[in-house]
Amino acid sequence: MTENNNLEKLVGLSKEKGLKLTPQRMVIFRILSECNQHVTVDQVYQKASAEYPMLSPATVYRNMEQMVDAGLLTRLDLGGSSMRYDTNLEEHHHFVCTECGKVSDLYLEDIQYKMDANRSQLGKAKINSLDLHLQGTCGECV
Amino acid sequence: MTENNNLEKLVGLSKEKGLKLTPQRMVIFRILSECNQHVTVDQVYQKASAEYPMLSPATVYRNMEQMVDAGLLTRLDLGGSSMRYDTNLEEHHHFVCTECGKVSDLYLEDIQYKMDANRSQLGKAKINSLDLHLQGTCGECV
DNA sequence: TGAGCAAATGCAAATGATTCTTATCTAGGT
DNA sequence: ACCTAGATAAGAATCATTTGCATTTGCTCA
Ligand SMILES: [Mn+2]
Ligand SMILES: [Mn+2]
Ligand SMILES: [Zn+2]
Ligand SMILES: [Zn+2]
Repeated sequence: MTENNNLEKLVGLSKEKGLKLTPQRMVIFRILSECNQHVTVDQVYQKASAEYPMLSPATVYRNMEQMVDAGLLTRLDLGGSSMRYDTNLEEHHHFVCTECGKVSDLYLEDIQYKMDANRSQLGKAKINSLDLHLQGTCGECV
Repeated sequence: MTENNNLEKLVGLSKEKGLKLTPQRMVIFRILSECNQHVTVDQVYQKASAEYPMLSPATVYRNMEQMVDAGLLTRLDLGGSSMRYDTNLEEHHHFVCTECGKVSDLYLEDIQYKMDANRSQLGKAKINSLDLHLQGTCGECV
């Protein structure tokens, strides 16, 4: 299944990056490959510590950051109180439901182009990242 | 001048909203009408406490939030460590320079329209706020 | 004008996410 | 089996923001 592939991919990539395969890292990897995308550190920590009680939150924080550095995850600032991490590495944007908190992916191919048209306002500034914060009520919460 | 107009407007509106004209509130109003937009609470607190030394940070936090509730300010989450507050109430977006931290306003009239075209992905979800998060290097930092 | 009351304030302690410190441990190579 | 760089647990530290509470103060109305 997809989960196993994801897990194997994570293990493989982490080996490449020189990350040691510690049991706590394995638990985190597995949780990530089973979880939905857009998790918070705390969500991962809760699940992981259930099966590995002596796990420290700092370890999860550290591991998630390392994975971002290694390119296995993307860090998302969706405006909430805590950061989220995305296993979907494709270029995309997000919609956050203010009722239930659900995060939906959005693929907006022409936003970049649209921006270019308005770039004049920025003079010689160079845009490095463009990301859209959409909030509202999702289909189930309407 | 513009500053005085802004100050008068703030005083007038706050009266309408039933906010008492305390000296600390007056200082905060004046600072806001003189400062550039996109200030942090701390920036306001620094300036304000210079002329009103017994001022408490909590008071500034509370006042800024009240002004947001009263529609005199907009709260901006620009991704930095602290919130920013905008005295510009027009619909607009922001570009943040990652070098110097400068925040520039951007007016993108057709983003909304462009979004509508892509709304299909969201099903019956209702978008309440759309805001664009742009980062890069500003004209002076290139 | 002044009493009364809700609103506002200052202070300090609480919060919550994240990071840092430090002593201890261990995975993986030799 | 042994060594060592890297990893961990535990908890202290940080930092922005919020909150509880005792006290003060604008403002309204008699
Ligand atoms: Mn995503
Ligand atoms: Mn602005
Ligand atoms: Zn929802
Ligand atoms: Zn700059």
